[in-house]
Order: sequence, then structure tokens, then C-alpha cells
Amino acid sequence: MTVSNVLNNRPNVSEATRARVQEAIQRTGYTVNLAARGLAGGRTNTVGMLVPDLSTQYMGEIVRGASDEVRRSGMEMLISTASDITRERNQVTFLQGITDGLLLLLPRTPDETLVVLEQAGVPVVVIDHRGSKIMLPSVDVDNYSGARLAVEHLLALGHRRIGLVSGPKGYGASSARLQGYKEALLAAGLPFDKTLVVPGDFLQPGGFSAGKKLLSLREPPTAIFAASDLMAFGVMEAIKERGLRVPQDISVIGFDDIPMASQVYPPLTTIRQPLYQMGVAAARMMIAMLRGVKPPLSRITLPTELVERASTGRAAGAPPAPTPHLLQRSRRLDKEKEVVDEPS
Amino acid sequence: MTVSNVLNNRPNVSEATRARVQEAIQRTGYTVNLAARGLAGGRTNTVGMLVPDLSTQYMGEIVRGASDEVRRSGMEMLISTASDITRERNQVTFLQGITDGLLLLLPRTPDETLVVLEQAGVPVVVIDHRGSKIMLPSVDVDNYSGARLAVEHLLALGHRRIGLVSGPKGYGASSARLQGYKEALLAAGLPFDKTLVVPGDFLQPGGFSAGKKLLSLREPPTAIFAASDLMAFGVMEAIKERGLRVPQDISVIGFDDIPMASQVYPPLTTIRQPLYQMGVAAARMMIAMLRGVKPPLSRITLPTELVERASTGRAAGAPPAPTPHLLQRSRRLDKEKEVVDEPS
DNA sequence: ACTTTTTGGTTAAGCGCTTAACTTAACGCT
DNA sequence: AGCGTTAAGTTAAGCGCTTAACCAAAAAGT
Repeated sequence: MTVSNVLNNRPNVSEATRARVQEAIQRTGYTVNLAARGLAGGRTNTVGMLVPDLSTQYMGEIVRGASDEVRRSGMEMLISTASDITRERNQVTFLQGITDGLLLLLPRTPDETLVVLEQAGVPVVVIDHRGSKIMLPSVDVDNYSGARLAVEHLLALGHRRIGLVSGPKGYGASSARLQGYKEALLAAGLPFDKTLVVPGDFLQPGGFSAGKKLLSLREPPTAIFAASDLMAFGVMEAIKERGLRVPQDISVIGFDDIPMASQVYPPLTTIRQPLYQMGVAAARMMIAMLRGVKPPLSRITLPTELVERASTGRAAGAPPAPTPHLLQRSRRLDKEKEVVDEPS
Repeated sequence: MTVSNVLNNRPNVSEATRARVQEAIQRTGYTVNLAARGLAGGRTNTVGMLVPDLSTQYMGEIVRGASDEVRRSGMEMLISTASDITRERNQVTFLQGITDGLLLLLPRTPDETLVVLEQAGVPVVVIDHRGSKIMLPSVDVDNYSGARLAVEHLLALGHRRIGLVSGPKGYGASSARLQGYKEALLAAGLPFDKTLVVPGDFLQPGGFSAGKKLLSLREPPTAIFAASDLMAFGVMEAIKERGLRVPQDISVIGFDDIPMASQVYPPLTTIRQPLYQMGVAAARMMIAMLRGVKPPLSRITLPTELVERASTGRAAGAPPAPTPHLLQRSRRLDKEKEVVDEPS
């Protein structure tokens, strides 16, 4: 009826009736029922996002980027957590009907689940998924190159015995970073020593115990590369607990560049993943799909970047002269602000 | 039709047809449309949660508690962020129709907005809201007593010059904690020195600059109470940056007990808010309301607790003998696990 | 043998909206 | 004056489900 026209401010309503309707809305406290609108209109103007949890800044940043971008385009965003894989399936169908498309940040979802979705015709963008075979629109980060950057940085500082706290098995990011670590060593003519690789879980306590393990080797490393910032924090604490100093005694480098990385002491040298930007990119792909535009790239891999702070330094026995490249410190400051006008 | 009976596994369907329907569902890849179900059934079996952001562990923990509890009762949970107040209003109506009730974690929402909701008959539970006049079901924490606990702890350690990094104006939690600080000093016969109170923003960089400000006073405090853990982290860094040690030179106590508090170095003494538990309590109230049970208490205030770790110590000039009460350290370990069987 | 109950399944109506097609009145043109 | 055209508003149908009422056949009772 005419009310619908008023609500969606469409033409062909006189100012008089428009005002009359507005008044009635005010008086009765009416609000649209979005379920009904979605049912009738065939679209909900809402995109859903599924994340494993919300307790790390890592997720927070990606979600923030995606949310901001979705809203910027006039749509709304609904978030839901899917802790275990059995649940994910339910979750996905649960969002059906109330969203137009799904952003999936589920690093361990089996391909099979994704295929089902695609066949059902649900627009889906996958974020940070292990290198799956199926070609779904996805946003990833160059984990391999990032790991190489990290190790090469340590090598350039003169370190020769470099420990790795790796991510848990089953994540694409874990194996890519391990691969980068291995090949960086290889390229430098160093042997791969299995005892220097300790598995972690991407979380801080896991990094702490992994760090202790590395420190209690008969010949401990002079530098440690942790495959996540959270684990790097844990490693730094293990080092402090042992009475050693970062970076004078042991250098530590992380991966992710979560906001906290610049706020701990000493500030963490790390490999930056453009987390906010990943969310933005995923949201943009989704919006393009919903508008019927086939996105030019269906798979985006964003670059990583070394962010040099204070947790890495020259190896004890190494020659003191730094190579020129080490002098130019990274100058980046929340680069996404430039790119997408992030509202502060 | 019969399909509906199968989907909701209701009786009066023979095994044969039930199987036939299941097969058809499999074959065609059918999924229910929840918008339609909600429209027809009058309820969506979903509760919505509105939070200002998702980038702090503080929010993460509360959301986790609420999510877990909502799911435990067989319902689903939808999260949405509402950064600014103008937006909140839209957000709230946005969730209308696709949720049965709303959990509001919006520390600065004006009462007026909440009244509108209540009058519209939307079941609402408010979490951590400043002491509003209206009596809506809500879950809060005893911020005043928590602040007293913090200051009394420092006093017992012999500190007499205690700085406060307060929360931003406009939050109920900020003023309650300031009040607790003042009255604890008063009760100990100490004067209230305005120069020792520096406003913060609950976030780490804010704590950092507030800490620097306190340290550059002509007569700096020997202990600092930060009204949030994040700010306490910032304060600790300001102290380290100045070449001082925590707690030997300056003691630091926080507020919240976010998971990170136990993971930084030195581990942070803090006032524990049962964050997970707050989410659980709010969810329980909501579920009770949706089931038509008037909850026994419509306003719950959860207690705070001192968690003594390593960031606080005796004041430099104070007598060395600790009072007996100081010897019994808090033994709590994620207390919520006992209470609600939190799945690990 | 008849009625009563149970089981399995169908039909009817409508949740609150939107899209699309239709109607009426007012206006401007030759 | 007669025509087309636009503006304003109405009517009709249906999105995919659920609830409620209904119906028929099989099972159970007297």
C-alpha cells in the first residue's frame, strides 16, 4: 500500500499523505518487520558473517573491516560464531533466508561444505581459507612470502639458529608459513633442523610453552619466529621468565600485526597481514556479486609486509655492520586508512 | 504440509513418508527459509545481541558467555555492532522481526531509546549499562566495590600516593569506579588529590599517555589504579619506557581481568569482572522472559573480586611486614567453568 | 456389526511485507 | 471539446512457512 511507498521513500505519494503516514508511524510506534520484507522482496539487504570466535583481535579486525564496508554500501551485517565444524553446517543454513550472502571466516571448514553452499546458489566469499581446490571467491594472504620475509629478516640480522613456533596442523596458513620458513633457510644454505620447530596453537599460552621448549634445548636458537603475534607474546614471556632480554639475548618476530603488537613491550617486530583490508576486500567482492557484477578477480591474495619494531636485533656473534636495507624501517601507520577511508 | 512435520520432527508421520521426504530434501538440497518460518510462526528462536565493537577481549568474553548460554537452550544468536548512537536506533529496529529479543551491551545508549523499545514490547536485557533510572532487566557489575577493593589492596601494601587512570565520562562504570577510589581514600583518612586523577578512554594507548602524565608529576604516585586492564597495560609500558620496574618501583592494578591480564609480563593484579558469567546471566534472563517466566530478579549485580598477581608490591618506604590477609592469594581459575559448565 | 478412537495426512488461512498491474482524477495539449 | 499523459493511490497476488481445522482410513472397543 501507500505506507510501503512512504517507508521506502518512493515517488507518487503526496506530501500530505506522506506526512500523515509519518505521523501514524510515530504515534503507533511502528517498525518494519524485516523477516516479512525479506520474504516478500526476495532480498534482505543483509550479509551474514560466520567466524569461529570473537576473542582475538585477529577476528575483530577482519570483522570490523567487513562490517564497515558492508555498511558503507548501505547494507547491514549480521555476525554469528561457529565454534565447531558440526555446528558450522547448521549455522550456515541458519543464516539462510535472513541474509543475501555469506562471508565465511572458517579456516578449517571442509571443502565439501563449501561446495554444498555453492550448489545451493548462495553467494559466498571465503576468507583466509586453507588452499582449497574448489574455486570459490576468496580473500587470502600470502602466508608463504610472509614467512620468508620474517626468516630473511632474521638472517639479515646475522641469526643462524632460528626457531619456529608453528601453527596447528590443518590450517592452510600453518603449512604455508612452515614452507616459507624452510625455503628461506634453504635459500640461505642453512640446514632444516626439525628440533627447532615446535608446534603451537596460534594462541598465547601455546606460544609460552613452545617458547620454553625452545629455550631448554641444549643449543637454543638466537631468534624465534612465531607464526602468530599471540604466540610471539607467549614466547617473549617465556624469555623474560628465564631472565633473558628481548632482543639483546633473543630476537622474536611474530605474524599478523594485530593492534596489540605495537603496544606490548618491547614492541613486536612482525609480518603484517592487512586484516582490516581483508575484511573490506571480502565485503566488496560480496557486494559486487549481489549486484550481479562478476568480480574481476574471484581470488584475491593480499601481500604481507615486514613491520620492524624493537623485538628483533643483531645476533650476538654476528658482525655489527647492518646492511643498508635494515636501516630503512617500515613507516606504515594503519595503511588501510589511506586505502578505504576508514572512519576513525 | 507433511514436510513441515518432518522438518520439526513432529508425530503423525509414518516412517515411510518421513524417509521419502528426507530423501527429497537431500536430493534437491533444500533448506528452510528462516525469514518465512519466523513470519509464520511468530517467533524466530533467535536472540540478537548489540555490541559497540568487537575489538577488545572485554566484549569478546561477554559475547561468548551469552552465545554459549543461548545455544545451550536451543536457540540461536545473532550479533551486530552499533558503533555510534545514531546508528544504534537503526540497528535495533534492524534486528526487529528476525529476533525474539535483544541483548544490549551499549554502555552509552540514552535511556530514551531503551524506553521506546520496552514500550514496543520487545524483550530486552541490558548489560553493563550506566545506572539508568528505568527499570529494565539488566546485568551489571559492582563497579564501586571493585574500585574500593583495588584501592584498599594498594593501601594495605603501604601505598599512600595512589594515582587513578579513570574511564571516560558518560559511562556509569567510570563514575562508579571513581567514586570507589575516592571513598576508599577517604575511609583511610587520605585526602583526595585531583592531580592524581587522569582521564583515560578504557584503551591501551590512552592508558599509556595517562601513565606518562602521572609519572611526570613533580611527586609521582607509588601505585596506579587503572580503571581497565587495557589502560593498565598502557600504564605498565609508560613505566617501563621510563626505565622503572613494575612492581618494585611502581605498582599497577587494573580492572576487568580480561584473559590477557594473566598473560602479560608481569602478570597483572586486577579486579575481576565475571565477564563470561555476565553474558550467561543476561542470556538466562532473556530466555526466561521468552518462555513467559518473569525472572525472579530483573536486575542482577554481579560481584567483583581481587585477583592478586605480580604487578603490585609493597610501597618503597612502607614497613616490610605484610598483613596476614595479603598472604592468601586468590586461587580462582576461570571460575565460570564451575558455575556453568563452560565447554572447553 | 456398529460406533469410537487413533494415526496419517490434507486443506485453508494468514504472518507482514513487496511487486506489479490497475484505477481514478487532474492536467496540458492541439 | 476531446485526447493523451502524468500523478496519486488502490487492488491483487504471493514470498515460504506455520497453526489450526479438517478428513479418511485403519485400529480398537462394546
